[in-house]
Amino acid sequence: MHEQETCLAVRDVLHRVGDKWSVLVVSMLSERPLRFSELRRSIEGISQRMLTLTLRNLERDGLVMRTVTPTVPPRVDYELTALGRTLLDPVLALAAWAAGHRVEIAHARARFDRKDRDEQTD
Amino acid sequence: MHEQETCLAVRDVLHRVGDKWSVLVVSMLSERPLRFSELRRSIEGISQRMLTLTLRNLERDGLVMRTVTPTVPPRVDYELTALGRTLLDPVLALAAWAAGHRVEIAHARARFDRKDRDEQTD
DNA sequence: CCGTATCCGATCCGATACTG
DNA sequence: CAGTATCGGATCGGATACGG
Repeated sequence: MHEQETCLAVRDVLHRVGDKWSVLVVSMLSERPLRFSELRRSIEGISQRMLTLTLRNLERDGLVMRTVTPTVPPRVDYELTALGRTLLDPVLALAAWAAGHRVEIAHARARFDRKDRDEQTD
Repeated sequence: MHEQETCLAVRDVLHRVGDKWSVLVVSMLSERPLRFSELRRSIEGISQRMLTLTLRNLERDGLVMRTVTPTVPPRVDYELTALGRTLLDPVLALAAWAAGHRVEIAHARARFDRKDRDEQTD
């Protein structure tokens, strides 16, 4: 597991998964293909720029397929590839872990920050 | 799954998991508790600063426990908490996915970049 | 409708130097 | 040995404006 090449590949994927919007986009596309504007509307707070960049990166990694219909106005659909769908399982497992432990984590943070402040006031 | 609070908690955890060293540190601690200097030596390329920050964040989230033995020179041990150990399963699943698909991803990237370049040269 | 370009602040992370 | 402080480059991501 800790050989150079594999380790870098793992870090790479974790880094993509850790960025602000990727997982949210993938999870939106997990139900059905969506147009650019549908994604934009369904993801609260994402900017046009970041949606474009996120989709481009996912497409580059082979996780998302982009289909242009050259009508006027243009129409662009995005959907998960087979590879993209295989990512769903492990990512959702991690998301479930996060959801299941968020209260515990919040408490740990509160404890830590409180102790931190108390040590300042010595 | 997409209610505000849960969604932010998930993003938060993914962001931690996506940072450069956290998962590596957790995976090192999964075998046995380690001293600061042991971690430093066993993780190729990490700086003292980043090891400290990474451990501090993991401790704050309740994933790692820090134990100081006030000898001279001081000795500080780190180990996974019960919560930290529960994180291992989903993270290793994701790492396994990354390891298992790294070739496929590399090919997707090569294809994408090639196509990209070709379209520039029109 | 979809995408690109530019600017700009925020954050990440490495290098280095210094303390108990 | 373990940790902190400071600096500077690289990258991230939001706002805005513009183009096909």
